[in-house]
Amino acid sequence: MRPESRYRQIARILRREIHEGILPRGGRLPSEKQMEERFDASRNTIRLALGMLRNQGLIVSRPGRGHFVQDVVPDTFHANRSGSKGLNESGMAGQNLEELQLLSATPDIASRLRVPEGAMVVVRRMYRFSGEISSSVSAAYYPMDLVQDTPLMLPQDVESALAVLAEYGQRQVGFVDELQTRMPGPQEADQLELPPGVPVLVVHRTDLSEERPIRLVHTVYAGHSIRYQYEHGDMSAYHRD
Amino acid sequence: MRPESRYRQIARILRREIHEGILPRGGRLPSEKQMEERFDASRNTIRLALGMLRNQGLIVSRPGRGHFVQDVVPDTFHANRSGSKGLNESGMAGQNLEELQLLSATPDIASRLRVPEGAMVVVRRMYRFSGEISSSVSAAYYPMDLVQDTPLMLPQDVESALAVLAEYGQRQVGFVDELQTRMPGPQEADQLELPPGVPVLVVHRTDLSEERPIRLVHTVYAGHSIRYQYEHGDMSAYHRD
DNA sequence: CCACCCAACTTGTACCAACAAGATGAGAAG
DNA sequence: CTTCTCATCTTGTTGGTACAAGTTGGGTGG
Repeated sequence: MRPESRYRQIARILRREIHEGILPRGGRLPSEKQMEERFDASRNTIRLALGMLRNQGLIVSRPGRGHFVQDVVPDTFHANRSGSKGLNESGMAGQNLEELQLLSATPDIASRLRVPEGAMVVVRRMYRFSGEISSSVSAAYYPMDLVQDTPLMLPQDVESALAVLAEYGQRQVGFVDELQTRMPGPQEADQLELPPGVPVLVVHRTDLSEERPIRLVHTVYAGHSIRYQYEHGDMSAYHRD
Repeated sequence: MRPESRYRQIARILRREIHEGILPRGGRLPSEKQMEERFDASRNTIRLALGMLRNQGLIVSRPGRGHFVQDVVPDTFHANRSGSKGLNESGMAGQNLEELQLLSATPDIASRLRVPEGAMVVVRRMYRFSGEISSSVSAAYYPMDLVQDTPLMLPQDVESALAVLAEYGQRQVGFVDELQTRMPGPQEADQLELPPGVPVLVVHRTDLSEERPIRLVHTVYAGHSIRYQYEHGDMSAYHRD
């Protein structure tokens, strides 16, 4: 049995102090130099410990300022209330169309939309924000033949894309969600302004009419600011107070 | 505009080689000494780059062996097929009862089960594995008054807990799932044998009868080995081939 | 032929030094 | 009083060294 390494000990101690509230959320940790003395370890070792906590999403580090206890409370996303909207609370929420694009379906997109590989699809990229921070980026893929001659071909926001599709004869009657989690790539970390140690929640939603898939939405959420909620069956006992 | 730091450059180069398949999945990276020469950087800098990739879940490191490209393909969990089972494929899957315990409800558990804070609840902890690796750990919480005098009070596996509850008058008619992602704590990383850089998917499922919540299941999945799938509404267009 | 040991490789931990760069507040200058 | 500068504190980056510990394969000795 080998002893726990020094930096892991230090990380464990700090982790405990965070969980117990000795170091309050949003509060600043002692500087690295102060910790050198407190733990009688070199700065490198201290930084190894802090790096662990950072990669566990417990602290964020700001150059020149210090290390701070992470302090983000997640919003709840209600997956099966009202097809398009969802984020609640926290004023200043909204979403914007970022870009409209045409491309030919990759194997993954094609299989989900049930169109031939290489078929043309319309992509509408958007980002959603709540308050200051953007909380998700998403892309919606439509089979070209469905959206031809609809407002969805125009580079402007639409009230409800599903309502538009319904007007043109394809009403959404169900969906399949596929959820996955992983660490963000550098590009995603940048877009979502994610500090190290925060994973992303990836959601693939396939919207369906009675006949066929009509839309694929690929959304990447910042993991520390989202709770995804699903309801199934008879919920009366839950919402009763 | 400040230049990209050396170790980030190196990480970016290696990341690209991994994504392009130049470094195949499961394959071994050059040793740190070799990379020192290739990138003309100190071992410290190389290790910073490798640490980044490790914390992004792209590589795993084995002392004495080397650094390897991560190679795990996720299973799909079908959330609303058959109440209890779910994991498919990959032979040797199963689950075992780990521990049975009585405790008084914490505020969080109490509010989800709609019981008074401090009320007694029965906890059944279990782990699920597929093949060699354990893929999730979970704990099911039952209000004490529901499971008294049922097999769920006994420390042995039961075929279907929901079937037992139905026998005793509380049939499940719906559920609420709440999904969340975060980095694992050290204890979770240990139980699930998670390498650094792999987040967990946390699912709180509240099962409901027509009258009240009858069970709360808290499950922690290894993020790199799980896809959570959810279906809603009319799915015929999706399963039609 | 087999078992053991050890040299040589690997990554992990820990230390030191130095400089860069972001942030802040005190104090000088207007 | 207001504004600017700068000393000083902070974290970030990069270099170095040394030793510990896990792994492997070859060679030695039985």
